[in-house]
Amino acid sequence: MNFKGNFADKLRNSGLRPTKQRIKICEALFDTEKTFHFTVNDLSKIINEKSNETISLATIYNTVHAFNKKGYLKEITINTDKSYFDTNTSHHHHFFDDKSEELIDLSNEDVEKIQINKSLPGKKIRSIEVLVKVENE
Amino acid sequence: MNFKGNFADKLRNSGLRPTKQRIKICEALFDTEKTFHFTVNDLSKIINEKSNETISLATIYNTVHAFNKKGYLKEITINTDKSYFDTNTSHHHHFFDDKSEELIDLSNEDVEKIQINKSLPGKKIRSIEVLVKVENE
DNA sequence: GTGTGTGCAAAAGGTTTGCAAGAAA
DNA sequence: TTTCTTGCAAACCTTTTGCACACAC
Repeated sequence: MNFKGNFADKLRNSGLRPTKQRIKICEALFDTEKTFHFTVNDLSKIINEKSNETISLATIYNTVHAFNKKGYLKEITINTDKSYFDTNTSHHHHFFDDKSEELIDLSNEDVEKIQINKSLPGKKIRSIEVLVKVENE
Repeated sequence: MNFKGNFADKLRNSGLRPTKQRIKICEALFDTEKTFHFTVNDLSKIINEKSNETISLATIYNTVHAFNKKGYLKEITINTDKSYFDTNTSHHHHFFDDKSEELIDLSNEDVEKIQINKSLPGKKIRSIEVLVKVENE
């Protein structure tokens, strides 16, 4: 899903009403060249610091979850105290530095094909996620 | 580190005073054939439900963190609302079913060697963790 | 005795919820 | 006018903290 351009239509087509708040959140998330990682709190700051029409935290949570469910955002699998989301929804992996909480993309092409030689009866694989933990040399 | 047997000595040798509470926690964690996954809250229930000498949550948190730091436990990398620990500290991976919150071991041998064709300047790799997300067929 | 460890209650931090008011369809 | 969305405050849950008391050495 290319999210640039007419956010109102895109939202409507996804079954989400294009409210002022949602469009503003879309702009913050998708109106940029680069993809990025964020927490809900980060996003709230980005949006509310440079505006006097603030959006409540609850609404940002709502919207981020809605976008995540629709696949416009992806939650990143790391165990920190908060949830990180990624505007890059393509299949890729991450480097993570615990200490600095730095999170860096690792493209799928930079990881040699992963072969899992075990299967679970009655279950199928939905995704394989690699987290490369790094530290300063 | 083989943790079975004389917990008091093992603790002392690690620089941890062998208190009644810590020994009890050791028994709950390491006095079993199988390794297992747990949250601090799980562990608290396991220990306190079948005993009238309960151990406070704070102490369990303390001890689990101490054991984790010493390498007797390993924290599992998944993004849920709580932290999961593993009494299996060998290098291995996991299957995870979001829906049921089931967490199943995936031995290192069952994953073909992972090759990362990218490096970060000034950083070195500490570990590579694979999480295979599964769902019902 | 000294230095650690424990336990309680309170606090913190992220996230969710209930509900009344508001906006989109 | 019906349904969805917002925003606030309160609630929730996991985790951390401060501090007095207790225990290991």
